[in-house]
Amino acid sequence: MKHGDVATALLDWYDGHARELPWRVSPADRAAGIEPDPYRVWMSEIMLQQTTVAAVKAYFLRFTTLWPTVVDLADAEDERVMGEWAGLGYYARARNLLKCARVIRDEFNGIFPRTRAQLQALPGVGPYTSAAIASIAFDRPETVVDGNVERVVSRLFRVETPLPTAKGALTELAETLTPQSRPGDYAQAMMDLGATICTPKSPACGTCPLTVDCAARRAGDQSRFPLKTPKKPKPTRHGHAYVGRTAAGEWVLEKRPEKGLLGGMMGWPGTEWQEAHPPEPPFPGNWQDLGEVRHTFTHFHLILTVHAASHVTNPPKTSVLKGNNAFQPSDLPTVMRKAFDLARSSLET
DNA sequence: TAGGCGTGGGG
DNA sequence: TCCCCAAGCCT
Repeated sequence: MKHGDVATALLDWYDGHARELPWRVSPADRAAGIEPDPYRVWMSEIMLQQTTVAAVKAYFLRFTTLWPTVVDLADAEDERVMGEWAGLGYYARARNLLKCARVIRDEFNGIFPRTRAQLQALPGVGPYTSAAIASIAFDRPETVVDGNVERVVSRLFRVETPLPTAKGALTELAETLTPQSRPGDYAQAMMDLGATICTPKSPACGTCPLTVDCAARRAGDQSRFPLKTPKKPKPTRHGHAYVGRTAAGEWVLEKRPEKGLLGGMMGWPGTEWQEAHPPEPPFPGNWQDLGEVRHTFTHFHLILTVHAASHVTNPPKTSVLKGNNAFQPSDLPTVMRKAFDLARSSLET
């Protein structure tokens, strides 16, 4: 295989098939000299970590409208940003987003650094994201390796080693393909190819610009790749949540600890999520058992029994009481919003 | 280094 | 219904 031909074929394909995305400068615009805004590239890459394009679009537009520059974001209040992130998942990303914005403001004069090493030193920016920003925003010849690239390269070279062991080898193979010309467009082309043609199941090899280069396609077993080591089964945990209001109509919430699951987000008081489930209400009230909510996290299934009370007394001092005006269900992580949705009919006035 | 860390959509 | 997974990072 002539590696230079792969990059050329992929870039030619990208010029005619690039997806239009809110954070993207099209290949035509880039050829005309328009450069991407590093802030928007960074924002999109953080949001896209382990998250689908469809889910990210609305959040990206909302964030960049509310905070058009990195300094605007750095000046925002933590709770406001966490509330806007609610529903997108992986909340450590939002905490690191704010940390990073403040580093850029305070240590870099509001200007994103351009080298991969400097970028990777920023909070929430790892090997993939640093390469993505360096290549896409600054057109530096860095090699991005995400799930798409792993799949494309493992098929091109028919790599028999399973992931995650194969990560290093796949990275080296990917580096041999990265061109010196148009590396930013090339990185985005690889990910578009993986997202639209070289998909996990039934890839569209008939319309792929790299078919003649693809070893797996030649062998006819492209759907076997990438190989993956089997995953461990997810345990099921149980818990109880208590959606209560005071006589004055205030919702009794709590702010979760900064670290760990749903860190820094608002939620309902309740038990630990474990095997044991002795349902002792955290404070007095006319509690009613409303049934179950089911939710699956990355590493466990949760069955949450939801209780509601319209008149609670003596909520703990650590509670956060919010009147109807201040309480926004959209600020809650999804599992907490599910509990609210189950309780709302019996609690709204 | 392997496990923790969300969510919603598709097959 | 269930499993897979989607532009990973941190510890």
